[in-house]
Amino acid sequence: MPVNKVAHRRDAKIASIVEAAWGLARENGIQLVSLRDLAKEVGMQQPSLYAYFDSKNALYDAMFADGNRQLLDVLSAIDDQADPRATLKAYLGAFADFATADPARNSLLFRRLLPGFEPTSESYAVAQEALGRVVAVMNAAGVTDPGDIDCLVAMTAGLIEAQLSNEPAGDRWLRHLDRMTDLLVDDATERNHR
Amino acid sequence: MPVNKVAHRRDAKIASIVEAAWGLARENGIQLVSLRDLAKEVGMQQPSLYAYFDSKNALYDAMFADGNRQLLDVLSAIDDQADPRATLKAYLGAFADFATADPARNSLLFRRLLPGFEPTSESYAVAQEALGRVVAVMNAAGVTDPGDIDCLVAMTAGLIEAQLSNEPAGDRWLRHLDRMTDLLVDDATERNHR
DNA sequence: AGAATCACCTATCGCCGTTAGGTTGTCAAC
DNA sequence: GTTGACAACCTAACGGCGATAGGTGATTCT
Repeated sequence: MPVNKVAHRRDAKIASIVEAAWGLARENGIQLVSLRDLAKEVGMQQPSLYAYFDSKNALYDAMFADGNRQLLDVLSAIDDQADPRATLKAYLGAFADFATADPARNSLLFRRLLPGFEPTSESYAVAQEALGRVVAVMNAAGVTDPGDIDCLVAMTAGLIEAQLSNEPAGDRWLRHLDRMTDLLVDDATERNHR
Repeated sequence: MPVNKVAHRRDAKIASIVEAAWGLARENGIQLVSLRDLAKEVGMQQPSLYAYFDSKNALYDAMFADGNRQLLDVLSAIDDQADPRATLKAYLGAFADFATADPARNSLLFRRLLPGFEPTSESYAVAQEALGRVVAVMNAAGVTDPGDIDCLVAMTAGLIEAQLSNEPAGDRWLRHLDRMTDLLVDDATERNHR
């Protein structure tokens, strides 16, 4: 039980750095977090960060995994309803609300980052697990075609951006997403009945 | 008529620099164009570029205006058809094809650029004019709500990304855009008949 | 012919991510 | 209780970036 004490302290430090990075990203946008600013925020010199992250991309990767883990928690808290269609809408709504909470989170989740950012396989797995939940619910509702899935995801992204920019069109967007969901689910249902 | 000769040469130079910048962007992505590389491409030292552009953002601005001007040409070449709905679809398809032609063009048109890029009012006006054409066609088809317009634009963006990443889902996307267009036009028609 | 200005140049700045290499404090092993 | 390993920092510096300062010949205008 007394797991390595040193390693535990290190993990806590890493977590606090990632949290600080999220704080800066929330204020300045994900792309504008400089390692020197981040170091100042956590009270160390900038090169010292390299004791915890091999590169700036590795830091982004940690943020990416962290954000997706939070998303996963949110999705896990949703109770599946009897109607798969209603469940799907609940998932998409929760996803949108999560990403709307701050623009940095949105751009990170959608990997609108510095050029060249590629998640490591571990953090990618977390993202895949989160996305997988949504896809599973889509599948349950009968939506299986990759193009259909992409479409719903992209429309959710559109909804998020509308909400983020406080457009009055936000409500309208929600309705469009709703209708597209119905359209695809109906399509699938019809296809299966034949 | 003999417009200033010096000014003309200067404009030609600016145009050639913008063209070279597009070339590099096409190869490396819009964000990875460094002024030093660009200068090498056009055969001068990097600071010399500042004789033509006040900043890197000003260069992006010129590219932005240039791209939108080309888009405008493409849109202008479309013959309006009798059915406003068909015309709208032709416009959206042409828009998608234009942006699909290269990723740099896509990210520039949608302003997925370096943080802080804001078009000047002049280049913004060009963009507005291009977008205005599309909006006008939408309006002619009865689609007037900003949320509806955003939705169609965003779905077109989704189609473009699917096409750019060569997803097999591209065809499916086209169909979704088609159906959403029908949905919105039908809605509008119905609304107007009441 | 002389003045203005254009079209470049070199040198340098400050910021960025990154690397090298040193110093101090903690902590387990003998 | 000393010793040695290693964690957790530090300072100094590198190369590349966008941007600025200031200079120099060639071209153009008067």
